[in-house]
Amino acid sequence: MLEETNPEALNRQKQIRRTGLKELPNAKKGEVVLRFAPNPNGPLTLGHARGVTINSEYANLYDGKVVLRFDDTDSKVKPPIKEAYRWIESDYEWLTGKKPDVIIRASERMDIYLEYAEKMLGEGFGYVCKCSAAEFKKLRDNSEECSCRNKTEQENLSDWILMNDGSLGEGTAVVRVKTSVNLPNPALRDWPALRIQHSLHPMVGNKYKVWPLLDFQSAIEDYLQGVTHIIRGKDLMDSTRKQTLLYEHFDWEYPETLYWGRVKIHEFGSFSTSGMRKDIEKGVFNGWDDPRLPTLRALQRRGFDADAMKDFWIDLGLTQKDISVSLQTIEAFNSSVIDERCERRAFVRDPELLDIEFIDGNYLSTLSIKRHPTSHIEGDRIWDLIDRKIYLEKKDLLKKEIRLKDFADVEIKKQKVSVQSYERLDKRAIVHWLPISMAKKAILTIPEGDKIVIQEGMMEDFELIKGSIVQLERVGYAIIESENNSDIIQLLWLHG
RNA sequence: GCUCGUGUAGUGUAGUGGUCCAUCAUGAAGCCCUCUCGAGGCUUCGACCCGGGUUCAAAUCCCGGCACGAGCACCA
Repeated sequence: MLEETNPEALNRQKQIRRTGLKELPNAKKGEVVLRFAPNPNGPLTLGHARGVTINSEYANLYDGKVVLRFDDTDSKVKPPIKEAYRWIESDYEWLTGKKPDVIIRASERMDIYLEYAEKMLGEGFGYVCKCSAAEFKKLRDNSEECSCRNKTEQENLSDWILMNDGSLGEGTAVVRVKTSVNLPNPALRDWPALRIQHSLHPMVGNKYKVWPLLDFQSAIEDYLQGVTHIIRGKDLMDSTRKQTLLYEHFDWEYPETLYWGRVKIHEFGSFSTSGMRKDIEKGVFNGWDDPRLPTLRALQRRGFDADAMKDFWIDLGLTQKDISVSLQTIEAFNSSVIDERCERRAFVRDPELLDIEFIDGNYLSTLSIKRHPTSHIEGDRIWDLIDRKIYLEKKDLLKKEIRLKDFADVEIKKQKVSVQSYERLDKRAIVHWLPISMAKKAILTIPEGDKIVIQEGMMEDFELIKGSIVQLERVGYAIIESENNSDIIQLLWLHG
């Protein structure tokens, strides 16, 4: 049957799994311009990481450019932080491994936006509206025009001057884009483009009295930068529609637009920069790099690898579904990247000191153990056994016969362990341990939700280099935070 | 309420009319290997929101439900 109707269906290839990002619609190699536009009111979070990764990856794929644009046109509700510009640039660079192709700040391009606003008023597709927000909402919800809508260009332009010279106070006037009050979607009806803000801006002070809103500023700037593809959250779908109406007025062509849905990480919930800022100010967290926080700098500090993060976001891809993923998934990506370059070290929590007794009174004075079990890293760790005292984890003492990893089968008797064989003779449990001469006190800090859990123990004192990630055998990965010859080793937990 | 969007295993994701009793990752369970509870290898578990329709054939197209999410700020 099938042979008659559709013969080629019979020898079609099995569909293969697409890897990497989907093709960008209407994209020509070498001509793609993308943008990533954060508000500089804090450093980048895991949520931003998606935008950074997807945009820069598409730029790579199409030999395109990424514009990093600081959307800092609100100094009141989400005031910019002066340092955040720098933070974001460095977070971006950490994650992508390179600088953005273009960096601009909306606040330094204000003259341009105001010029376009004036043009809009002069050409009659915008107007200065003096209704209160509440009044306008009421009119808009009933598809009614407000009386400001039919002012002449001259009247609008003179009101515009009053807005700009500071004669009109905050909240008394707003510039609207004329669309139509009959649009089915109320959000699009004569939407506000610029409003008055007299508050001080951290970068340009009180130079401007009128500031554009996101939809206006972003629309103008995307045009000016020649942005060909906008990739944004789907919560901004109405922005696309508003901006498209503005582009029609200016007779410009709107970029291709793609959307992603909302991402939550089980362990963190959603990412609110302003929320974190408050908590840091209140002292709930110690700073933007507090290991409990989902900021990129906190993740970087803990030892997450930028390439692993990138792999993770590309694997999630670009879908409009709202998703909630587990940190475990990111950790799995991270482990696969870092494992082969992490040396092993012993860390004995809840340590118990015991005497060790060798066979026939003979004893070994040193022991060589691989830095990495599959020799991704050459060389050995040398352990000194001369003192004949070792640390074991209390819970491992419950078993009576265990094997000290990389050393010997032993029997546990009260405060003593005695070697039965250096060869491995049976399948007894293998535990990690530490000779006293190699042990240094260590504190492992584990972020757990909103809390910090501290575990004390004895750490293998062998080439502990600040900033390096080690795998604590039978425990998990951690980063060394203390200086190289500290008396107490500070470890920060990464993951299992 | 209005407007918009999304529904594939526990969690993500591939797949846009046939070879799909549906891909891959992660997860869980188990096994092998390894002197780590790590790495590697293998096995198993587990999904097309529901109901109609179109068609020889539907995860895929159409209609209707339902569920979830977002926008309806002089925030971004």
